[in-house]
Amino acid sequence: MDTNFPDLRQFGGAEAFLRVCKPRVVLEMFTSKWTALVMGALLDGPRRFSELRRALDGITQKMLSQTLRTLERDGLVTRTVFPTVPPRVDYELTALGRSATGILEAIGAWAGEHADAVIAARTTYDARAAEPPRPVT
Amino acid sequence: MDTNFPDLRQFGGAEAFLRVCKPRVVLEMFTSKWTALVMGALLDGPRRFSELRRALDGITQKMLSQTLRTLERDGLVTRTVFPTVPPRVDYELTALGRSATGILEAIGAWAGEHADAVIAARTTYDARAAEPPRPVT
DNA sequence: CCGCATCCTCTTTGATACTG
DNA sequence: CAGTATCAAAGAGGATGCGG
Repeated sequence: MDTNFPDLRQFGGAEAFLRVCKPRVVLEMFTSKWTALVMGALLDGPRRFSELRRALDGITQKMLSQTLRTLERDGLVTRTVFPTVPPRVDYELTALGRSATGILEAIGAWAGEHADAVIAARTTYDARAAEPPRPVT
Repeated sequence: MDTNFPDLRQFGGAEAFLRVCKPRVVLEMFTSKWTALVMGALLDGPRRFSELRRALDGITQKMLSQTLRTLERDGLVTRTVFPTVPPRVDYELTALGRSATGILEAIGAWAGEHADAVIAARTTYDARAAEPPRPVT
């Protein structure tokens, strides 16, 4: 193979490399428990906070708020406040945000093809681990 | 838009949905800090434990061991023990593991195009958050 | 209605030391 | 060489109550 995997020592070790690794920045965008789900709920257009809360039945206010703030900070979602009373806040995917959903679709596609194999592998592995200690022959 | 985002209530809430959501299974495969890096280090072929430890300069024995065990459990990596002394253990990507690196490449590609935009958005957001309190004008 | 602040728990990661 | 065991630290996630 010819993969050009970098020698991490030139970055001062893997730890240092991770701090400047762009793919990792992206990876971390989606690793939060709710990020993908919130973006999914925004695919059809702008949504209010309470609409999202209802759509993601089970998410706490705190996590929804926190997730939306992170998405906003990363430029994936816009937050629009209407100065009405009671207050109304709309969230909407930006162009950047919509382009990022392509990654989620890629993951979904791979999951459709291979997730069962992963789950099966786990089952096999766990069964093996639970076996009685080796007989001495 | 026509995105078919599911109504999560039929699953008993988002939390319940997440437990059976295959894309999430895949997402969680890569959420560990070292997973992607270890797989990257295996792209060029089989590697011994100590080779990986050197390649990922900075990883602890424990985390390398743990990461490899998870990868093995998920069927992404094989572990081959040679009954020599001193012991020697080789790790190698399976076909499933190699196919999964496609996801990492997709993430890398998106990162190449958009990571700077994300980082810039963060900088802007953080600068705005650090501004002095609004003048009343 | 929107969302922040507090407190608490669980998981992940890391440092260190020991074994076949 | 290739791990496991143990302990401590850090961060994510969640429950609840208050404020604009």
